[in-house]
Amino acid sequence: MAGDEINNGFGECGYFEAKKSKLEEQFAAASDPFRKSNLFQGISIFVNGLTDPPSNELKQIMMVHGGTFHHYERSHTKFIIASNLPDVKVRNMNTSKIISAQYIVDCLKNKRVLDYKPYLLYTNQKTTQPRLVFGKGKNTSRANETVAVSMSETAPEPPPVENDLGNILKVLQLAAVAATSPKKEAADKTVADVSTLSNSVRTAVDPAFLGEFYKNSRLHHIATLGAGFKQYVCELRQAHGAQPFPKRNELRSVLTGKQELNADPAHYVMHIDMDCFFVSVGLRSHPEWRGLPIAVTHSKGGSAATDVPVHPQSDRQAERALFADRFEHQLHDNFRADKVRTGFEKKMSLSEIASCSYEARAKGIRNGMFVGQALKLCPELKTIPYDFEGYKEVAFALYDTVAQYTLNIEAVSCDEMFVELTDLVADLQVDVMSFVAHLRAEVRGRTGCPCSAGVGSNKLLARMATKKAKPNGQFLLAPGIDVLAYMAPTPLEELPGVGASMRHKLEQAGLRNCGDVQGTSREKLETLLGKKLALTLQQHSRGIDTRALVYEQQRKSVSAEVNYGIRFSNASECETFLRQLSAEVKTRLTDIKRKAKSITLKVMVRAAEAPIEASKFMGHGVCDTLNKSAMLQHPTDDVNVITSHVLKLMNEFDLPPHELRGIGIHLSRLSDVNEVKKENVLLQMFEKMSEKRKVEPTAVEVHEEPQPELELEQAEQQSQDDLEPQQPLDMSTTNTSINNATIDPEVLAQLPEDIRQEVLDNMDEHLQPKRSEPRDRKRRKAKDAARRSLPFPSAPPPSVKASAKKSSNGAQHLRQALRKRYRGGGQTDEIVMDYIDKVSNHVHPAIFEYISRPEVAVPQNLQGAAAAPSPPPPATLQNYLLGSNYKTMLADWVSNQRYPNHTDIITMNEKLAELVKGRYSSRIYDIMKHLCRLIKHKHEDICEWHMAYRLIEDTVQHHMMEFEGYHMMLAERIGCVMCEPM
DNA sequence: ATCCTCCCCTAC
DNA sequence: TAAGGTAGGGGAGGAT
Repeated sequence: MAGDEINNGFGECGYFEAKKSKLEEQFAAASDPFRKSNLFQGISIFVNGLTDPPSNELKQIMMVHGGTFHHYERSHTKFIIASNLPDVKVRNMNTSKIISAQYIVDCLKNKRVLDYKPYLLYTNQKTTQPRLVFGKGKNTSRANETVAVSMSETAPEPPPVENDLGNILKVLQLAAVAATSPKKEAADKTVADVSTLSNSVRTAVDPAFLGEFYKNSRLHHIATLGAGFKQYVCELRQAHGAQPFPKRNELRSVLTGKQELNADPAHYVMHIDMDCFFVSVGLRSHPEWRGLPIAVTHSKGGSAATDVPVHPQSDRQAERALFADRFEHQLHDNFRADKVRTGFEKKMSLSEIASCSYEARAKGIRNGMFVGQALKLCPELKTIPYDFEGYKEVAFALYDTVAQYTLNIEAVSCDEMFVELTDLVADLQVDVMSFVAHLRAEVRGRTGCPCSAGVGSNKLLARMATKKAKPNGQFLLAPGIDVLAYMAPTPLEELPGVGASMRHKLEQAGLRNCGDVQGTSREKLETLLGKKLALTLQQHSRGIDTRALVYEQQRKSVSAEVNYGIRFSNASECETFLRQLSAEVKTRLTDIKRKAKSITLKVMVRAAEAPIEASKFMGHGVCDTLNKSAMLQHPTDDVNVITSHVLKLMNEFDLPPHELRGIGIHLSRLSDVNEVKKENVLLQMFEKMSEKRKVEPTAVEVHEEPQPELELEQAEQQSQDDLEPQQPLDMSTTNTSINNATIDPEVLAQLPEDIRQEVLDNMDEHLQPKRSEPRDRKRRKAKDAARRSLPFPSAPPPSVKASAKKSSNGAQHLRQALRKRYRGGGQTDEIVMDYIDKVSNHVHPAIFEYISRPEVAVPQNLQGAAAAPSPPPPATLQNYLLGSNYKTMLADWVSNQRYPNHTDIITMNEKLAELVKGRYSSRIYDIMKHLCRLIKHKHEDICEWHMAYRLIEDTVQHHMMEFEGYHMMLAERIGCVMCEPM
């Protein structure tokens, strides 16, 4: 939908904002039929808890008026809308943007963005300046400081500041949670509410958990920043085109003196990497701490880290033994085995160190170590908090600095890249390392952070050189050296791609360093590692690396995973979270404008031997990991499709919800949104129906009536191939059939009773030519009622009749011709026949002519193998709108699309216009009535649909007026208080 | 042979 | 307390 922002972790950065020019935005707004204003442009909200108006209405307001609605709180979320929050929760939040929902309402009322300050829910702010707090020293307890609220919109929001009272409350809460351990299934609302409240944002049960988690997860930030910079390089390259780099000239004059004409045509690849990135960024504002052992971690260190609360159901000794065994004997990971052995003593902090200074490394501290263990190695270790905004800022500075000179950059991560220097050096006629020195100085100047760079003739050697260069240095692996000899003593684990597992395998075979591998036959390596890995290892051990730099990287998969804080007490909590996570991956998928064909659900389950509760607070403990995937027949980016598959996969695992410790959703086999040929879901659906009929031309599946609540169970009974909720309008894949087409039971279940009945009736009509009496009566009654409310008889008005009569000979002729064609092709098609019959009775000359063109009247795929490839005929839809099961199709369309597809609306308009011209007034009436009811009863109230309906209605009325000279009196109105025109 | 699918491994 | 994510490469083994 328009209004969604680019979300690659770069939401606030000026680059993308600037890139999306005003013009573009205006265009987007103008082309969006639902957009009413740009009132809330640039404003994003997250709704926490119950509000008035409720969350979904606020969402609609935001979307319709150009704002952004965040499904969870992100760092750049402008406002949090809430009514009131549990006190404890508030203490852990930055309250300077928590406002009442009335703000949105009032802005709308006044048609302008108002000052939000009067709407702040919490005015008694505590300090929100992290550096200030940080500067005061580590463990000083702070009472609630009342400081003027920082209204700076640009200032990044700091991590919340803890205070003693907050901690006490939290401990009390934890005890309360432990005391009320989930015994009975908490299906009823009160219990669920209680658990939500008492868990605060601790577990995934809390609606705000996902946001809170992602806000604080270092690994999430590392990953998304990395992906973001890969994208950034792409964008820079595309924006830059073939322009020159003016900065090079500047450099020319600075560096001319150092020019050393290099005769050899060496190939130069630079690898540049920030030194202990997170620490360096953290130290920008505290240069006086340079030289001290520093670690970046969530834990506050000191005594706070050696006396952490212990969950009554955890057992550190047992868990340590289990972990140690797994790491040592299964994964052969000495570092991690050692980490749990020495870092798991009771009461030591199990918070991990994201980054540590070289002074800390000198004491044996490593990234990834537990704080407790690190403190044992170095009691004076100073811990500093994360500064995710700072990392982004510095990373941009790094990339922008390099990008001044060349865009032949392969982004590796937010703080690391490969740069092709060959051309640059040739252009500048400077010594490579002089350029590197200059660049590093500039990076240091702009970021305040040191970096190291290595240069070699390929990526591998550049990386090796960087290792030599660190910290804060540079190194050239001279092109002339004996690479073989140089590599020989290098331990194998220093090669990229060699980790714990491979190191172990090679060690078992007596191979420890590159020299060992150099002298090993390829055959031996292949039996050990497989073909490709053997080749790479052998080449790498010889300093050979054939990988080219990749400047524009295409994403191949998208995922969202949470293995922290997963504690469900019942299936519905689990389902709620799965829905949230599905929405999250969907967002990530659409952000990169792609669709996925494969969905994988990954779960971590508590290992049978593991203690009930993990030692690490909200950690996953010792777990088994399971994967299950579903292959879709067509790429999708529909959240409902993703969700239903995810729920189904989870159901198939059949795991007790309270044993889950981690959940991940992976989408792969991506394709470009634009590559997915038919955006038009309606047309696509009709096409598929035809395909299906082609496959099973005569089979009529008879099914029992589906029960409404069968969502997963019924889906489960189907084979993978048959189930296809991602293509909701594809009736071929579902198990309730209408003729040869079928309807998704899920869709059916979602329908309101009366409409479902109608759909079923409609089906019966086809399944049993001799219809069951009661249903038929009911149906007729409805029809009669509709007729009575019509401003004119539902039979074609005289004029239509006249024209039909006039052309009746022609119609007869056409009907025969068409029948012949179908019979000739050896296929009978009930729906098409039905259509032919109907059409020939009512046909208007214009339509008549239209459908007389054979390639239009007869869908290609029904014409047999000889059919020429061409786009689906425009009349296909009309055929079906006139067909007898149009209701099913409308139902599928409305039920399965969260938001109406733009092109579908246009198609509807076009086809309805044709019906107007064909004077199918009664059918138009029925279509409009049915569509309106479907939209009104749509399981979730979505104003986009309301507006879509009005748009369609307006168009129909416009054509009615033009063609017939009057408006049609329609039976139903949307009547939505939110979006109804004044 | 070549592909696909389900993992495992690695890196940041 | 603590925030244990995410993407890509490739091997094993089976299907085509």
